[in-house]
Amino acid sequence: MAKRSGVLEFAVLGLLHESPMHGYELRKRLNILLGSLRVFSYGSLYPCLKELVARGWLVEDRAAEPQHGAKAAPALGGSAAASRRSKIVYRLTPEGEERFQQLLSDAGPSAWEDENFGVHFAFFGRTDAAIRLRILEGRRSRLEERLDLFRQSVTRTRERLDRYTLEAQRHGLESVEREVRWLNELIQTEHDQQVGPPAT
Amino acid sequence: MAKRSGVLEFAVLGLLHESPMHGYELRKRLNILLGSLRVFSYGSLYPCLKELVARGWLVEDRAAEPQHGAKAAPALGGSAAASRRSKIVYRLTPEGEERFQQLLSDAGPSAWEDENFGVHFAFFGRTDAAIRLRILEGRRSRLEERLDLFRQSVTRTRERLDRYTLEAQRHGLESVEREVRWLNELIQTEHDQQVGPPAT
DNA sequence: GTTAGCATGTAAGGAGTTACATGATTTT
DNA sequence: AAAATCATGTAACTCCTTACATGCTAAC
Repeated sequence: MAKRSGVLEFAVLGLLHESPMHGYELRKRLNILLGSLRVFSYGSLYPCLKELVARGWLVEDRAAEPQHGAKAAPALGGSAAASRRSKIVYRLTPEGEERFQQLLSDAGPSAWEDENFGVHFAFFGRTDAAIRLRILEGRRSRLEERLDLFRQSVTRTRERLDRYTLEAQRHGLESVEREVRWLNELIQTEHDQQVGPPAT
Repeated sequence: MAKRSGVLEFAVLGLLHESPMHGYELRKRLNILLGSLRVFSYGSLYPCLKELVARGWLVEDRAAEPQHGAKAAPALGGSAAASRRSKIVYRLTPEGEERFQQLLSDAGPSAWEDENFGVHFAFFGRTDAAIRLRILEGRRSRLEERLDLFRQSVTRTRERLDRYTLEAQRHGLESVEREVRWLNELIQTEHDQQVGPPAT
């Protein structure tokens, strides 16, 4: 039964919201979408798909037609080369669509945690502007809290800690600072767009 | 039973290798050591400690003495303020020490995977120079592979992909490139030290 | 005398991975 | 006809989290 909430579910709904797909292809697109943030194996994808079907958010199209002589359209691997064999194509139901919209509109704390921020961001193109802003700002505060904690612990523990531990901390700190600057730029851009993009 | 291998075990052994400690303090030091890479809860720490004891790598010192009027040495929270109450102090056995050395000398692929690299690096101060170099170089190749895959998928999928997906990919790519540069510096430093630190 | 922080634990479960098992189709 | 790659799946297991339960002690 396993809840299967979280990243994988969201990402699957989002990709199928673009267009129906079968599992194998879905996995590849998933790993492009989340670019190295996360790599999912089939062992988690297929059970997840089954459960999303069980919940009524997806339906399976078992295209059982081109089984014997289906060399008709090799179609050079482009975007619409989908009809090759009896594979299971999944697509969103209206309930699935609704669920995806609901996930998109979630601007609660979980949306800016490490595990989830990436997926939410990946679907910002389909996210309401106000929600986008809240998530970006939430993420920024989250990182700033982390910076504070970090600096506290540095001033408290200094002295000991060898070269490498210090180096790791320095690099970690800079990574977080860098992400904060990135978020600042994104937030600025969002504001600029709210005021109005180059009219006239 | 649960194997409890991996990061937590390694980090616990390493910290207790420095000095004996009880669980609560261990967790704090753990979260400083791994600085935001990872936060462990008590729900994983205590069971882990128990299992390390069961394997003979740790022993518990149940200091059952200062129970009633032990206000003797408040000792201003410094490094040696350890004797407050009947808490369980864990320390490494010779077998635990051996196990830690074994983990330190592991320069196999798992040492440079995302999950493990951080801990290995944190203990570089007690790691053999040759091992350090192999791990750093392994990590760098790992990241370079990732960059290649990434660039391939970019040239293959271009066109579609909205602003935000592209932005996420760009930021991700830059993060990885930045880590590669960091590794290059570290590797350079290691080489310089092998040749000989500022003698005279 | 009550909150806040120190300190230790357990049960249930979530979110995945690994390794395995299978078979169709395309490429060489 | 062999090898590669596409495609789908399952069982067992890992490693960790959440929520709960408990009690001590220091500070206000």
